[in-house]
Order: sequence, then C-alpha cells, then structure tokens
Amino acid sequence: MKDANEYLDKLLQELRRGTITISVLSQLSEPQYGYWLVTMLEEKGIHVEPGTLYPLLRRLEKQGLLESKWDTEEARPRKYYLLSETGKEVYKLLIVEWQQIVESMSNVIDIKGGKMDGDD
Amino acid sequence: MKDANEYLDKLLQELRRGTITISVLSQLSEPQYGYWLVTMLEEKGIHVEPGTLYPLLRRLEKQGLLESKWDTEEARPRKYYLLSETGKEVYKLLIVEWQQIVESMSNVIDIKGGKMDGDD
DNA sequence: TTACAATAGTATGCGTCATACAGTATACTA
DNA sequence: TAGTATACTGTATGACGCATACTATTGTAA
Repeated sequence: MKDANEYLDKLLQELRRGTITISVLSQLSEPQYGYWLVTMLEEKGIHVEPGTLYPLLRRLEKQGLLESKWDTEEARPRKYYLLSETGKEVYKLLIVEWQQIVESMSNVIDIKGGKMDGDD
Repeated sequence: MKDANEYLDKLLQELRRGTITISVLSQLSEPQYGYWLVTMLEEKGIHVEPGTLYPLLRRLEKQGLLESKWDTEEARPRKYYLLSETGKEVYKLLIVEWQQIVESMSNVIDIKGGKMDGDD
C-alpha cells in the first residue's frame, strides 16, 4: 500500500502532463499574469508550481501561442499573457484531442459496476 | 494554422503521457503479452509504440506493479504480464485521480455553447 | 525597520515518450 | 527450398516538460 503511493506520485505527475498547458491556455482568452494564474488554477483544483508556470508561459510565447506585455502602471509590475490567434487555434484543437483521449480512456478503463460476461 | 499543428503534436504527446500507463494496467487484470497489448490498444484508439510499451512493461514490473512469466509452450515464446496486488491498488487509485483530472479539466475548459455572462 | 506577500525568474535533474534500431522464430509464398 | 513477411521482444538515444530549489525585487503591514 505504501509502495503504491510512492509510484502513484510519479504516475500522477505524468498524468497531469500537458493538462497544465491546456489549463493555462484556457484562462488566457483574456490577459492574465502568472501569479494570478497560479492562484486561480489552484482554486479550480489544478495545482501548478510557479517554477513550472513561468517557464511554460515563456515557452508558449516563444512558440507563438501567447503574447505578452508588461503592465507597469499598477502597484507591482505584472506581465500579462494573452492567447494569440495561433494560440486560439491550438487551444481549440487541444480540447478536441483531449476529449478524444478522455473518451478512449473511458473505453479502456474497466466498466465498473457493469461486469460484462461476453468476451468478444 | 500550420504552426499550430506543429506544436500540437508535441502538446498531444505530452497530453498522452501517463495515459498509456493506465491503459496498459487496465488490460492486465488478465495476463497478456506485449504485442497483443499494442494491437489491442490500437483497436481501442490508443496508439502505443512497441519501443514505448516494452520498456514500460519492464519498468512497471521493476516497480512491482506487474508480474511476468514466459510462456514457451506456444508457437512463439511470449512474455505474459499481469497486475500484481500492488498494481491493482495503483490502478484503482490512478483511475480515481484520472477522473478527478478529467473533472478539473472540464471545469477549466470553457463551457462551449453556453456563453456565460457572469464573471464569478 | 523588519517581515511577509506578491511577482517573476533561472538551473538542475529526473522520467517518460518517440524514434530508430537489432534480433529471432514462425508462417506464407513462389 | 528459398525468400519474404509477420509476430514478437528487446535496446539506445535524444527531446522535452515538470518538480524542486533556488534568487531577486517591490510593495505592505506590523
């Protein structure tokens, strides 16, 4: 049982891979800054490390999925990120694919509560 | 649009991470061999490379989630893998967490077709 | 003035996945 | 009988994202 939890952490980490990207993209149809995303996603049940998020944002911007601009007029300077047109495309496609993955998974994960006897 | 597809591949690859493990574990409540898993999962819409699966199986066995035995009585020798007790535990937990991830994601992914005006 | 929260950032290491191989034995075909 | 395709397992390598553990700065409250 303890062993199970040990490996679970790693497996779960892998499971969450990529979902962070979708989560982030999903919040950026309006400009938001990193720290807000961290707290925001946390509220929604998605934990993201700052050390994960900031490089992610930069990566996505570098790839052209996001655009950014500093806002220095507020109390503290914040870097706001926003979906680019490409980003919107990618986001849409990602969602479609995500849903297909979810569907495939539900096909594969055993149908609990409905024990099938046929073995076709 | 072309750029979008370029990055999509990588993002999707990341998305699928970990789901392969669950998929594999899901099929091993009864002993099965690698090649069968590849073709089997393919049918169910989950593509797994042999070069990914075999190391995965070995890894999972090494971690104690799987047990294996060679069957040399059939035409071709096959290595059969089966969930260990620990593996069953992990699998159960993985499913639970997976479902939570799916739920969190659906919270975050925009509610398409139902444009909300309130911003709570 | 001290201490904490807000905010952004970097460096490093691990782990898994895809790709590209190698290798053997059986079945099929000519 | 030779030759090719298929079944089947395996390894080596490289890419890349994530967690961890940091650094650094600036407001704000005590």
